[in-house]
Amino acid sequence: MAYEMILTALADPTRRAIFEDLRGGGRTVAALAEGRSVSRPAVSQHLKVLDLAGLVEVRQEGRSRIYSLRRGGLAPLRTWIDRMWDDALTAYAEEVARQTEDMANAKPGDQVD
Amino acid sequence: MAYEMILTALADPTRRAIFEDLRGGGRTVAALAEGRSVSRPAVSQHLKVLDLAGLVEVRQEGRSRIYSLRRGGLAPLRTWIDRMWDDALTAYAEEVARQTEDMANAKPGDQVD
DNA sequence: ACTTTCCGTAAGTTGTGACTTACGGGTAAG
DNA sequence: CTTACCCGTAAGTCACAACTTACGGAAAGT
Repeated sequence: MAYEMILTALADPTRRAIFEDLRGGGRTVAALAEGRSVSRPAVSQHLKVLDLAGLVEVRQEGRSRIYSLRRGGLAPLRTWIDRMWDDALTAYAEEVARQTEDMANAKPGDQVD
Repeated sequence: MAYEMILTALADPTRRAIFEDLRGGGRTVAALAEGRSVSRPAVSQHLKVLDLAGLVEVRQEGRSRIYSLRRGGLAPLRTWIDRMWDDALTAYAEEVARQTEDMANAKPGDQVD
């Protein structure tokens, strides 16, 4: 239920750039918007999506809100990838098994490449 | 250059469902389309995107094309996640260091929570 | 040769989401 | 209290991508 939102959130280039900018540490919305080609409200909307996906967290500090990476935010995505990886290996092994089985059932002397 | 395409490819629910279906082993386009709520050409277009992202591979077999998961296709995404993970830890450690430094510079007896 | 099957692509439609500007609510400063 | 700053949200615009149907090519069957 969570990795879908993460994938959707990280698919957009602007949003991904914002996310990657936060590697440098917590930043304000204005700081994230400056130097970028989009308006500040756009950045605010992107941050909302990243927040709902559990990728960032907010900390109020005076009149400015500091956004920073949320620890373990990418964990659900990583788990999904690992499971896909394992299943892919299993599927591949089964396919090999099927092929060798076919070869065993084949009459000796049949053409093989 | 590669993980961006992977994220874009996996963001779409239909395309992700097709990708996950391939965990069971190689399938034809018609087999992937049946039971789904989209037409066969739509599935074909999705498979093209997945192919460009390096996530699947095709094997011609008679008049049907068998699509299957490409081994290591998710590797670039996993690498990117790991790097983000490490950078997040570094950023967090630096932030903690900054805070403890501030506390050391503060006058003894200052309010702390 | 004709038909059927399996598929990719072209062309056109439509919903969605990434933007914009406008506005209003808080908080610090004067 | 007024001003200035930082920010979220509402409303509206617009491009794009996810679909559809229609078509054509390529391989196998009759």
